[in-house]
Amino acid sequence: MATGRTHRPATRSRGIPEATVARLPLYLRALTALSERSVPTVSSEELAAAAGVNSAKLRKDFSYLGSYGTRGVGYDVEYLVYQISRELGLTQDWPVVIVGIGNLGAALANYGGFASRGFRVAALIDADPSMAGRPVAGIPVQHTDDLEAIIEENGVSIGVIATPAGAAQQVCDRLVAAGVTSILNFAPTVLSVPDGVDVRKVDLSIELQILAFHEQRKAGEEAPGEAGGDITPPAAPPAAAVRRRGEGTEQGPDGDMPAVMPA
Amino acid sequence: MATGRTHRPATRSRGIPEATVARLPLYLRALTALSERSVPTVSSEELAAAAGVNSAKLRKDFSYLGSYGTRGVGYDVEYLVYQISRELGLTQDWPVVIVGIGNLGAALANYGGFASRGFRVAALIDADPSMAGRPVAGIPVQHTDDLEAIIEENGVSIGVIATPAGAAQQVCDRLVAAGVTSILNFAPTVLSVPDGVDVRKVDLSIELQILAFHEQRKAGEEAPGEAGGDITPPAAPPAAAVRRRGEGTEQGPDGDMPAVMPA
DNA sequence: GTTTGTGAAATGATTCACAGCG
DNA sequence: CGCTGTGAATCATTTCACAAAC
Repeated sequence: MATGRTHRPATRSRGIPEATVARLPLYLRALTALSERSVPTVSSEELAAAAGVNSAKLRKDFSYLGSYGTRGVGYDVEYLVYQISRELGLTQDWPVVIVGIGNLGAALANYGGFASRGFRVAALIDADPSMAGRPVAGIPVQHTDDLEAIIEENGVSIGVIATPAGAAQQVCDRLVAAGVTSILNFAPTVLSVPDGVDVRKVDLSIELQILAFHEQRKAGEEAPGEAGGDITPPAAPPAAAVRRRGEGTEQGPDGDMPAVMPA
Repeated sequence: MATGRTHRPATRSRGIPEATVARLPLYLRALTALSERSVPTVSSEELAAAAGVNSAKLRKDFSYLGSYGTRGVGYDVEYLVYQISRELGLTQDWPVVIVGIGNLGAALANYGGFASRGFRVAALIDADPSMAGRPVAGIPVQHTDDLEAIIEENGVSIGVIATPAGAAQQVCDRLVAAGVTSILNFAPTVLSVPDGVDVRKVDLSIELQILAFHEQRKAGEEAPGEAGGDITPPAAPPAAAVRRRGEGTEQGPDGDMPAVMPA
């Protein structure tokens, strides 16, 4: 998932699969809810349902962490909350900075889900001098000029980039130079970072595009909600003819694909 | 990635792998940038670099769409933009509604990346009556009471949920009942939906947690930035002893894991 | 010569199914 | 009994490496 470099099996790694790591927060959320309702134990079946996965996967995931369940009974909720939190590093306090306090940055600053896990918004940073000092979510915005000092003073190793795309790489470079080694990128750009720095990206429009793909499939080939497509004009094909894979055998049912674009 | 149900190979499917679909928007973004700079062709190598993947993967991905390149030359940028857009369904106009106009909802409404692809924010909906009529991103907010009518009038099939967690399932149910078949969920809850409805989720705190996991690994076992962990008290272990997988052979270097929790 | 397109191999993730433990 | 933990089987994805096309 890291954007730029190779990314060894999992940063040195004792070997928890990435796919499992990505689900641990899900389990943790479900467990926290159970914990609040004072439920003492859960079966893999129940917990899996609450987390939206199937129970075999959940059990296999937990097996990478160790044997924390009791056969015939299930898992001790409190204990598992602790184990997963520890595995994810949430028993520590992680100061984060958010750079770019526009709509999205402000939303992030206000987002309750951070504080409730081990994250603390240590600073908000924006390039606009007129924002400096203005409080957002109770935290005064600071100017980009002080970025390096802020990182250092607060011992920040995780940075969130919520700037426009154009500024993202530059901000990223400064964060990295100042010592940040994990970046959550909301700007729609590919960031390049040196080895050892992790980048995860959240791209709102990408998620919608994936939905649109599936939506289109569902709809067969009818118009979705509004006027049919006249958006991009077909564009000239290259010299070569356009083929399709899979000769005569086993082809999809719907006869879409107009074979060759009209020049 | 859909949250609730089984999800056949890929909704009826002519067979583009999910992993490939998830990368198409990335390629599209890179191609759009090239197009704006009037670059006529790209090699798989160049495009892969711009999209942050490796070239073998990119070529394999494109091979699922058809043969759109020219050997010895590369890909025609405009043509490929069109083909990918079409494959993703972006040559159509997709009206979307955003429900929950808090900080995040407002950020989404203002997000430029939607309109530039085939998405159009058809309506903003919020449960707070005092927001009704107030324009956000130039679009007047409407009240939840009218949700069904709005969906129907606009032929909306994609909904974005940006409400608090507690309201999400209820909003989801109403969206689905009104005809929405794709949902992008920003609320930190597992939504359950009937078969045939796709859900994708974006959870800001989950991404941070995954970063924290890797960050912890990098740091060895030193304190990260601030005070060390005294957050969750260890919690009682269940009856059983705690094992670890992998007997004597091949074990990770760092001797963490205090074997058994102090009761 | 260059660069695509793709079988085949390698790796990774999920699911099955059941032995073993409480 | 019920439920976990996990090898083995299956399925998906990535990578390799090279023949075919320009």
